[in-house]
Amino acid sequence: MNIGEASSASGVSAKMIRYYEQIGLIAPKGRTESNYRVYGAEEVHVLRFIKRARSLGFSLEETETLLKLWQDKSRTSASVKEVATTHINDLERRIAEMQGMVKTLKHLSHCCGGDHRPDCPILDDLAGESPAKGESVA
Amino acid sequence: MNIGEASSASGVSAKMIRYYEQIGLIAPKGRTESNYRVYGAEEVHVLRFIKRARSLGFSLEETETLLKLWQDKSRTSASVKEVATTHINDLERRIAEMQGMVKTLKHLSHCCGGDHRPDCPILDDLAGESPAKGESVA
DNA sequence: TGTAAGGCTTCCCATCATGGGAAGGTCAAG
DNA sequence: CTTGACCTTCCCATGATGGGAAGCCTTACA
Repeated sequence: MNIGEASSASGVSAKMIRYYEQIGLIAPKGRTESNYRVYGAEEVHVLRFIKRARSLGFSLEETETLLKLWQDKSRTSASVKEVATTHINDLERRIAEMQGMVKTLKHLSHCCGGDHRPDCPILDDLAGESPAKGESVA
Repeated sequence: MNIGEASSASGVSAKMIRYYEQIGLIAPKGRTESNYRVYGAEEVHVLRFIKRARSLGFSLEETETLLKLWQDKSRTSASVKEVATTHINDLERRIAEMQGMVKTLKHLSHCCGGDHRPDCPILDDLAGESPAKGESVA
């Protein structure tokens, strides 16, 4: 299987497959005489694993950890769960951060006429004037 | 005021102040004979504006737009509100995306023993096996 | 069998916002 | 006058991805 076929089979772009190889995540089974990368079902499975992990927001570093755990038959499920839990906490922290921004922005937007006049509480807040009555969350 | 003082006064690092200058966001009032950047209260105000906009999640490009609107006394509040609304929608989309990840991850974590055994629904999901009973959101 | 299209290779560059650090000039205090 | 703290510019790194060029290879078709 060429890199193009491995790409369609896994949903990972050829560009990314080469990059993952470069950072040591996944190597092709070998090369043809003409230096083409060759992949098998095994490699495609790994690529799908990576893709799924990425879609759940894991970084490539975390994905590498998970990949190693997956391939280590003597892992403990506790070690996997720990990676997941840390990631969940990270996501929740970032969600809370963004929700704070949304809350502030919605308040400011609500207070903004949104008409032809120049007066704008949003700009006033950014400029540090009339600090939106304690609604400045972020 | 030197860049260091402008930095403490605004909360923006000297490194970033120089970068903002490079991309055309904010220029120093001038330079001393020895080529040091010189800032005044006006510039610090702009830096604070930028910092506040960044803390609300606006990109530097959006921040530039807001900055121009702020300085344009003939702007309409509608134009400002539009920038804010677009950003709110963007934030909410990203929040929803991450919440989907969290939902899936929590389900998988809940199903994972987290003990000394190797069996792990989290890895199974990533590997594409036992697709977590329709909980695969992301 | 020749050729054209398309796939593969490597290499470099860009993104976005930020920080690190080196090499060298400047200023202020002791 | 020296020392330390500041400033200058320049280059590099991050994380994950895409774009594109130059050149080789393969396949399909005439």
